[in-house]
Amino acid sequence: MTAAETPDDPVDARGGGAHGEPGGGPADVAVETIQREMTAFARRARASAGRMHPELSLVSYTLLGHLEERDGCRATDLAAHYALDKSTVSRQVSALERAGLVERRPDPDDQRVQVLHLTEAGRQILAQVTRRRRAAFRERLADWEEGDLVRFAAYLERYNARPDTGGDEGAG
Amino acid sequence: MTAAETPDDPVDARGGGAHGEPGGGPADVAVETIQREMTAFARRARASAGRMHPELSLVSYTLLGHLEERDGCRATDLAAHYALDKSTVSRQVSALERAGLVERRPDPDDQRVQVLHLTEAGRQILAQVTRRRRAAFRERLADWEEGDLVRFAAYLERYNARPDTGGDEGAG
DNA sequence: GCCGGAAGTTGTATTCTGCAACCGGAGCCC
DNA sequence: GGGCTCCGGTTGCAGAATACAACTTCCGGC
Repeated sequence: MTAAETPDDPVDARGGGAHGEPGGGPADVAVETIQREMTAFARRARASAGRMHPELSLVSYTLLGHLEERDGCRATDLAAHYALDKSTVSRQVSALERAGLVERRPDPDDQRVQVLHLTEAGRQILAQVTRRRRAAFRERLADWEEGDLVRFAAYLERYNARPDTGGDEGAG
Repeated sequence: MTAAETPDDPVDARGGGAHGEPGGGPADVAVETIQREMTAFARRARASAGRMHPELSLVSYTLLGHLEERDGCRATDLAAHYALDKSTVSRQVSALERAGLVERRPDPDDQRVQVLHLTEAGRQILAQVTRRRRAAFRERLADWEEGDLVRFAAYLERYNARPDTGGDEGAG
């Protein structure tokens, strides 16, 4: 699934059998490639994440990152943003709270809501894991030109910018 | 985590606290963004995959795709390629075989090996799911210019082209 | 022929996740 | 105020995905 395995035409490389009909313009080819590569990426992602920082699951890391980014938010926001069930988020947050990485603050405007915030410990763990992850990425992207990095980042942002339509957009 | 939420500087936007040290050049910023967006993407990927084609999990879909691409391969190859434990692959393959989507053929050269192949049913299911996924991607990327699609696809291929370093490259 | 290694399978435990039911507060209409 | 509905969150329950380790069978080298 990885480019290394099908460095040639991303559409026809798949053997045609099941993948024959995508028109054929450059845009079609590109879309096909994007869907395939995003899928490949997503598949491998989780596999290696656990090995690198077992102390913080991928989900936990992501949630903590979100909390830092937003400087606190509600559990429901997290659920909606990551297309997770609210119960899943609830449990994750409980675990993070037990671990002392996040704290819940009541929302003065709405008694139902609890605003989640990183604790200092959470901030430190997050920073540590982030350093490690960033180092891995940096190494992987070491031979890229700056211009390509910037453009790639922009495309990813643009792709991810769209809200969850309920379909498979994230879709990998 | 999505661009829509932090359209500004991806490094400093995170609040500084835990993310202060990445130099600051455009390349650093881009790497930070890529790691963040890839992570976000991967997180959402699995979430939506199940909703789109419940009959074929993301892993199964990927494995089938690999089989079609390679026109058959060993279970061990799948495990190594996707950084999955061989036991996991074994069970996945068992399920796919029970479902009639793949078949095992003994390797004449090595009795230990079983070469996995798609069945016609497997090919059809794969084609169907692929169509659906492709449609979703196409819709999501509908308003992109052709040039951007092509460049984005190229970047993804380049990123994924690297072999698994054992780190967290897939990362998200 | 014997031993180490590779391919797969199976037992066991863990983790993640979703769905459904439920609780309590908020908002709204009468 | 009373009642209805919606929303944020929690908990019970069940299923799926995985990893790790022990075991079986087969291949190769010595």
